[in-house]
Amino acid sequence: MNRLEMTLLILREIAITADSSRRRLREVLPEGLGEAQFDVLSHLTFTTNRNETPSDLARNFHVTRPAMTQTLNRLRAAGLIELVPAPQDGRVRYVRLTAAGRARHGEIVGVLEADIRAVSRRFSNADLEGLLQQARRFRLEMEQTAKLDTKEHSS
Amino acid sequence: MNRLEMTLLILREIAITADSSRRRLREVLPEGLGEAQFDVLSHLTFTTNRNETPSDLARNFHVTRPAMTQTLNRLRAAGLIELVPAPQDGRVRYVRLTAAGRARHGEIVGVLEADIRAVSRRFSNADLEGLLQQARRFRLEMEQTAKLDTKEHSS
DNA sequence: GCCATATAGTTAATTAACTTACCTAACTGT
DNA sequence: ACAGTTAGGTAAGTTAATTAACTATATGGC
Repeated sequence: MNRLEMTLLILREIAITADSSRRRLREVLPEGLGEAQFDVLSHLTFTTNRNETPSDLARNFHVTRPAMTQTLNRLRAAGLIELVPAPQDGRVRYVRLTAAGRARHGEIVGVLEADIRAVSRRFSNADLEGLLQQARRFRLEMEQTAKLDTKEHSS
Repeated sequence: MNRLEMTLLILREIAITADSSRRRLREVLPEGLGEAQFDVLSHLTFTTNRNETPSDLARNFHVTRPAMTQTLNRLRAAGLIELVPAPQDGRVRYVRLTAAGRARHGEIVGVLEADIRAVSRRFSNADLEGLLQQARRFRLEMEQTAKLDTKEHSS
């Protein structure tokens, strides 16, 4: 088996795993909270930057600004985030988690934690460290390649 | 960093990588051919079983049968697959790639191959083997856990 | 042989999460 | 001061899913 074939198989495993965890998330999400919204909630929970704008989030998630507008609208309608005006720049709004948003995220993560813990128990500390390191390296190389492609595309 | 945290980070890397490769696929797909359709095309290309039914495919991809009907309809409208009646059972149809379907898939994979090769070049043979093995193991443990959850759910 | 039930496939309506095209308001550099 | 850029949003359309309900065929027990 050559390197190309192995890389293809790695990508397949990654796709299946991502899909599987996505499916599990969907089972757990409460009525009215979509995946995209949960992703933003997670990001806001784990991010220390209090001054992220809708545009920042759109870039971060690789979606267009209207897509992020829609996601944020739903989160705001549910009372899980709020948009506060930026003092220096009249165009900009900062996205802030509300207490309800933080709580809601915590509930969902609480349910998922049991599953993740069950998986983690099957692996040694060293195996997890190795997999994390290699997976991260693989991801970075992918993104690097994608970046080159994008530049080619724009030329 | 404990095992739970590492597992979370691994899942994050996997999600980002899958998303990244998905995005690249979308760039490459020709007008009128969607992701779901490409996935089915790939499956049919790499599968030796000539007698797969729409239901089989729906199960395999973890989607409902109507979802698969829609995907197959589009592929059939594009002339990339055909549905042939099963001789023994008047209800079932077998899904078959057409020559055009095989060709179309080949073109797309041809474009993607350059990218995958670029990534694969950054890794040693041993690293790829290690990553593949660990990623597969991780996936299998995930699916096992998901299966247990499903059983709990149905009780 | 006949019926209850299950299975394969489909149709119709709805939804989430995107996209592109376009618009307005506000900032910025020369 | 005004041309161009940036932040944000609206409108309309697409893809890939879902659930509910329907038709047609097969099958197992009596």
